[in-house]
Amino acid sequence: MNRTKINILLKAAAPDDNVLLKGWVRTRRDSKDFSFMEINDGSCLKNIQVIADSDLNNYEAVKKITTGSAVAVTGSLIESPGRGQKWEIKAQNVEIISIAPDSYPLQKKRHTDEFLRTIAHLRPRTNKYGAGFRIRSELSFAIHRFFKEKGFKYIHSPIITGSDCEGAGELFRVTTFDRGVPQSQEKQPGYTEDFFGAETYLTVSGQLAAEMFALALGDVYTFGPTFRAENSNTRRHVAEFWMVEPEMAFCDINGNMDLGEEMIKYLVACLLEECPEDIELFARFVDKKLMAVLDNIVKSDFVRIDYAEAIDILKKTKRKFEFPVKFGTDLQTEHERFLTEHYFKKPVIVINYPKTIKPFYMRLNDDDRTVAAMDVLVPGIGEIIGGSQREERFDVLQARMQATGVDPQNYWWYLDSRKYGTAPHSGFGLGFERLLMLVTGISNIRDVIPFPRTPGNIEF
RNA sequence: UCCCCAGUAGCUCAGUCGGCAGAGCGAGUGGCUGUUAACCACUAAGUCCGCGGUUCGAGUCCGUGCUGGGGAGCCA
Repeated sequence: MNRTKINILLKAAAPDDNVLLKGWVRTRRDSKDFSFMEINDGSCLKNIQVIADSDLNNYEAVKKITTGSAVAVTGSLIESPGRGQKWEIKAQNVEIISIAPDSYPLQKKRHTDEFLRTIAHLRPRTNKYGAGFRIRSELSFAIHRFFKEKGFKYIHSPIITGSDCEGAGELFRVTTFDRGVPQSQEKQPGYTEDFFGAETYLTVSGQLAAEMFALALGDVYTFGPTFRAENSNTRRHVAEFWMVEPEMAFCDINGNMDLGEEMIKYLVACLLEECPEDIELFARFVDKKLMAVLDNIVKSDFVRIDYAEAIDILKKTKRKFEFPVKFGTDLQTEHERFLTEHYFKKPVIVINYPKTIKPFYMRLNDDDRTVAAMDVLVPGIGEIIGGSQREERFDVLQARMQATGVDPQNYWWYLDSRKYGTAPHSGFGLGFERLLMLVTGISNIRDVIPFPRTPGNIEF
């Protein structure tokens, strides 16, 4: 007999006198002539209650089953006479697969996130983290579904790279040398003797690769791991995270904003539809305002304003900011959050930033002082999407590279795309973990990634 | 990297003015019970984060290091 997963059992329409379930014991309570066991197999948030009668031939062993133990139960799915659940299992046989010793760290009570981080290998067995990682899985598939429905092609951009892409953040070096790159007498790095014969890093973005493929396949996206060696220590940063990066040919900044807004709404609506129980756990125990936030995202139109307008709003408000507001400086976290959380109280897309604070590949506007950049800001998180229309004009791009200290020779292949059949195109990057934080209300990014990598932390 | 806060039983925490190390939960044992993070009783469980200092005496005060959290910067 094949095992039936608990999410299927709990959705049963009728009793079934012959089922097999396998899972882990969340709690066990003894009664006079039988024992109650709550079993969870990870297929859904809910446990199923098993009644183990004292006439089971191994009842003495069953009474020693502990929290965390693995069991296989054959029996009947019957309507529960007790309150609190519709269905339960009357066991005919309880096979004890393994007993968890009393050192099992997960107790039948709430633990702090900080403690659970120290047992990251066990935390998916808790309700909250199980729900979080089921949502992570659903959200991944929803992203692929969204792009597939819109006719995008999925591109696997390289993880090992020879270019530092947009010069975003510190890079992790990749080498086969035992102790890093050897230095010769003249202090010249010996990269030529290394595996690739050149300096090599872990990627910080798949954007440049995606651009090349957008100019061939039309609409494409990447969805994969990226790496930053920044010594960032905040609840919003990790060294290894996943990014979604769509790139569209023949698309300007407006089409880019449309896609970003449509995508976020689609993904939130999907989760509300497909993971209502898991989302509800977060709405009840993690963030009381979660449902209102998600509802707001799905129903309201995102505000679209110019960077210059944003600066005006920030200057006019009575609110005091730690950092001064003036045209030409980037918006600080406090500014972004003021705009989206207090002023507009919904997602905001800010466009047309000064060129001086944005990278070379963003398209120069006609005013010659701003670029067609866009940031999507959401309540609670701040910036969740950063993107732009790309500079498709060869001469302008080359000039912008030189102006920002990027050597065009290192990007000859990127410039080639502007030489041969160049066309307007746009794209953006969305931090997958930040999106997860938004939809779950989880406030620390380390809690939405299975084994988070942060400075000084690589235990698991 | 900078600023602020914290570190006491397996977990969550209290510990007053510097004077015998505590509670709840969890665990173990026993009892009771169609129970719902059950309930009742008993038992075990401590490098008070490390190092140094002040003091007759330090969980408590001082210095320093480490770890964790929050905020900032960098960014997604």
